[in-house]
Amino acid sequence: MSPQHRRRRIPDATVARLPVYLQLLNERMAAGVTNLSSEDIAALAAVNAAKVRKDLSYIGTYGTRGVGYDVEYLVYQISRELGLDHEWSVVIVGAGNLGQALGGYGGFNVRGYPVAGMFDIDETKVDTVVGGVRVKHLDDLPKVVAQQQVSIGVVATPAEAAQDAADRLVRAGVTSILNFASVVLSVPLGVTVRTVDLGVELQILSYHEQRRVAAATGLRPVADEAPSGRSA
Amino acid sequence: MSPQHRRRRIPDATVARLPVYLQLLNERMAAGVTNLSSEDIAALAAVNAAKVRKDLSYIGTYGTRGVGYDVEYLVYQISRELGLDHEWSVVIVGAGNLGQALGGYGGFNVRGYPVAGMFDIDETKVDTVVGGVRVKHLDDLPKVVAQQQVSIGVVATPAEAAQDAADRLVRAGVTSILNFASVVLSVPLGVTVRTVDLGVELQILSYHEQRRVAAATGLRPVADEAPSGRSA
DNA sequence: CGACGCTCGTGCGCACATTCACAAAGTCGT
DNA sequence: ACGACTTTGTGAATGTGCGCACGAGCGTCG
Ligand SMILES: NC(=O)c1ccc[n+]([C@@H]2O[C@H](COP(=O)([O-])OP(=O)(O)OC[C@H]3O[C@@H](n4cnc5c(N)ncnc54)[C@H](O)[C@@H]3O)[C@@H](O)[C@H]2O)c1
Ligand SMILES: NC(=O)c1ccc[n+]([C@@H]2O[C@H](COP(=O)([O-])OP(=O)(O)OC[C@H]3O[C@@H](n4cnc5c(N)ncnc54)[C@H](O)[C@@H]3O)[C@@H](O)[C@H]2O)c1
Repeated sequence: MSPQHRRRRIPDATVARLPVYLQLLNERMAAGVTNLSSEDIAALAAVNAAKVRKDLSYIGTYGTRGVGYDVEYLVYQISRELGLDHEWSVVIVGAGNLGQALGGYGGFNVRGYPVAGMFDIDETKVDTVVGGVRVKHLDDLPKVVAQQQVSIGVVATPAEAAQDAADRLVRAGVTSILNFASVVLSVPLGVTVRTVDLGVELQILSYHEQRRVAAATGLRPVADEAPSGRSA
Repeated sequence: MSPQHRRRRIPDATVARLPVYLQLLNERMAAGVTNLSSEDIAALAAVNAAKVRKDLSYIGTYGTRGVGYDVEYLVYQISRELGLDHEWSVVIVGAGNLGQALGGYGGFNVRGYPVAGMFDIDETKVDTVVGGVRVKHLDDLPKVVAQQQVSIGVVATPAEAAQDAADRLVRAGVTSILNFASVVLSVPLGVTVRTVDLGVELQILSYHEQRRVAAATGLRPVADEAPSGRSA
């Protein structure tokens, strides 16, 4: 493909860690810390220091040898790289149990993802107010997405309705979807989907629990550790 | 019980996909399907067919050449491998916005993770009933964990309290933690932590959105697609 | 009952990710 | 101004995961 000036592509694994660094840098900054070494950051993020340096090197060389990284500047650079220099409006589809928790969750606004609208098909849910946002009928989705320039949609419907919800979001113009339903969504190329499935998470945990039990039962001298989540 | 089957270590990437296969196999089984090829499963899971076969090969050779996989048998085998042949009680720490949504969520019981207790420090939350479970004071955590053989804990407290909650869970004997707070938890070796951070997910999405915008602006000849979540 | 077609299981090479290890580049004290 | 010390940035080594491609086995049909 295009050889040279192709914008340094940041590896997926790194993209997934940058928000974690950002979070903890913000936290330290709030605590008055102005400088941190890769070693410090690594300790806080429970990862290898070399990994931290390599990750940060993808977005530029903002460290100072012998000193470390200026926290404020680094926060700025990571934020910019993640596209946090402006707000991204989101819409939430499904105003049930989870949808209401999400709508009432302050974190969206704080982090720069204002909730532009919540949608449901259940008439009893429509026009209720959740977290200061009035629930609208799903049919109003296209209008809101267009008017408010929404590019991120959250799917919080039952699994059976999730694909329909995703289809509507895509049709309305949304190009990123955060899906909480236990289904694999099918979307056209060019649309990014991330699924957060509680059941999957629990099953991954119970897999490890099960191994642990098997090991303890003395069947095998298993000794490995630190799987997918973080340990320390 | 555990078969004499020499238990190889299953790659993390595979462990993370098995629950997805399981979910969709259950769904197809409910629809009356008795047999599926790796190609079929791959289409449903939006992954490569060879990957499906390799994943399944880690848990045994349960397919039939020329035919495919018997859905029911495969469901049984995956379930066994994930430790779903018995129930895993969970406790939820933090009965706020999210904790209540989780407590009221039927999915826990359905999937074999009965909620053995919900805990909070806020006296106004204690003794309220969420999803049929009475919220108890955090001080009662050790007793419940011990009595009900709980090995999985869910952290749904504010970020500031999450480390404390994790410490208490670990001290009580919990060895797997599902963390919803935006912090990197520090736990002793031998304890598995998985963090689900809404902010991280949104930031990963906005990173991709941002690239997309940059690409559209014609500044860079970016052409790649299908990042970390699933597309199709 | 043998040939054929289908699909599994897996060896192999490639790409991506992680970690090590060290020169380069800075700071700090004298 | 210089040497001792610290910490970055990155090549190279190692580890992990992915997907092609193909042999092996099973079922079917003539
Ligand atoms: N509640 C939780 O704590 C929790 C946790 C993890 C995952 N989830 C998942 O999140 C999803 C929602 O869970 P919930 O507990 O909020 O369920 P819920 O039944 O309480 O809410 C679902 C809402 O979606 C609405 N809905 C149904 N079909 C729709 C459609 N086609 N378009 C728009 N809205 C529609 C319903 O009217 C309802 O208000 C489920 O897939 C569930 O598995 C929930
Ligand atoms: N609400 C959401 O939709 C949502 C979504 C994603 C992530 N989260 C995260 O989940 C966590 C909880 O969010 P929330 O909206 O439920 O907050 P919340 O404030 O509604 O609830 C927090 C609860 O934790 C309790 N608590 C505080 N300190 C505690 C302690 N030391 N031990 C036990 N309980 C304690 C509080 O009394 C309160 O009931 C936060 O970290 C948040 O970032 C929430």
